[in-house]
Amino acid sequence: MLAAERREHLLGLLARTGKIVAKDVAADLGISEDSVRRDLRDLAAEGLCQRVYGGALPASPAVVDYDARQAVAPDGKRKVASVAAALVQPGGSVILDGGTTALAVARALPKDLACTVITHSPTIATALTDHPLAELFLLGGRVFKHSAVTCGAAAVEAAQNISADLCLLGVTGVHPEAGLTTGDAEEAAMKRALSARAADTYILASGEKIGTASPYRVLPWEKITGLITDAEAHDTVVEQLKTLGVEVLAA
Amino acid sequence: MLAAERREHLLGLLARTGKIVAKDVAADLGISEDSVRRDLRDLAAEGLCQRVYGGALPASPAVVDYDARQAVAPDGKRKVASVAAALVQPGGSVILDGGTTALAVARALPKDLACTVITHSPTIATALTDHPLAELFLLGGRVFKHSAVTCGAAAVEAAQNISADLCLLGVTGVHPEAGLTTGDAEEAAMKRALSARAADTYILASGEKIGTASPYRVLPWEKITGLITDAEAHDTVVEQLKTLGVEVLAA
DNA sequence: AAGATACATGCAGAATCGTGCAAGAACAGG
DNA sequence: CCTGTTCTTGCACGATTCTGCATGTATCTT
Repeated sequence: MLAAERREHLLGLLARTGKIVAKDVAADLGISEDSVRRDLRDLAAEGLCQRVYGGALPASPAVVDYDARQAVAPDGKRKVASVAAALVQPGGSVILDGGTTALAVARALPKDLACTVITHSPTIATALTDHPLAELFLLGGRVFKHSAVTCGAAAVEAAQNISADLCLLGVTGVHPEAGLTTGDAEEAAMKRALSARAADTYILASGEKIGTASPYRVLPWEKITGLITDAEAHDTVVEQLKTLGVEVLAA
Repeated sequence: MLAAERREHLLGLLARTGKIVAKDVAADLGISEDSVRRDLRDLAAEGLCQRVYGGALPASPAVVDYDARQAVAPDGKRKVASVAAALVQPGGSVILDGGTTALAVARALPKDLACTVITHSPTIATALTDHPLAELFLLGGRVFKHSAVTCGAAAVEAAQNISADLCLLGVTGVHPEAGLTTGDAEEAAMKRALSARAADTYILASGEKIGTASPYRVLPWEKITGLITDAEAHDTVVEQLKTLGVEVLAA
């Protein structure tokens, strides 16, 4: 029994039965109560459940399965996503790029936040379908399968007809000299088109992207408003970026 | 044991059992744990699984069980879908509507069929992302959440720029007098726009839709090429439709 | 108030991880 | 056919993480 698996099990149990009794679970799974308690403590710290004497209860009946899904994103991406989601103002509009980090942002949007989300990713559109308040606009075009977003002339043209307060872009490389880069020329062009339609552009860059570069440049540093990353604030690359005048939001 | 083969094995195991324990796999395959760990690290970097202490879990449990649920599409829908998928010619183009039956069609498209699929459903676009040969075009617009498709002026306009050999439409009601109907006016308009862009239009109608009607009319009988259904060939309603000149393909 | 139960914390042993390294296989070029 | 290069694989080692137990404390029950 993997530790992570155990946590999933606990969340599942919580969602299904609405409560967890530490003693019973320990007996069922054949592990010590200490482990169960430790897990519950961790989950409670992440806001995924409410710790009570003897076990745990759902954090808030409505948000459990939403948060449970969010728990599947790697920690770094989740942190970045949660900071990014906080940039979206009530009633505001956001252009959301494709990719796993952007998907995490979509999932991190509070259920009580009324906003407009514009995206070229069918995956993100699907994920936001069950958001109660978000207005959704999908940019059509030819679907690039390897990244599951629409690109190309039609998509860029579609982007010309919209505008937004904020644009959240994913990239595959963040490098002081190379700038913001990605692995496909079409995608890079699409990202530029999206960025151009928003007042502010922030880059979503989980730690592993920092200091790396890919073949195609998306944007130079001057064109973006800031960078959201979970990399150490004193990482050498991050320091370099700051001296370039890039606003770095730590996740 | 080839490296690629090993990776396949890991993914298969993950899909079947829902988890991977590095130690066990290493023992089973007679290779070092290091190799397994390396593979898992790579797979995780590609987003194909989630690395956890001791092994790995599916990338997104939520997606997995979503797919599992979809896989168990009711028998009727699957039959209808398979007949519909057979109408798509190699090298041809098809406009695919949204809805669960259309999704089943997408899944039923042979992996070795090269064709162009045009859709206004992000769900279907996502489902076809892993189809090796299908060219995919997504019609953008405002996303109607309750049915997860794009509708409205922008979507209709986007539809004007495409055309196809075949259009496969889902509806909620198939009635001899009321015609083909659905529950939303915007959706009905969108379906009309799609149908107008294809040489032939077939209706996907699993048995339970036959003989029922919804508020908004999509198309009159004259405008469609045929109806695909799993209802009994001698069903009274089906007989009536035939006398109206509707071509009925039995699934 | 007293006993029982659950809890947090510290600790030690065990399991797992990442990294560097070297041996071997696969491969390209001469 | 030989040689240098690259890639893969398994091993060693230090670092990290996990787990169960012991201990003292907090909370519940009667």
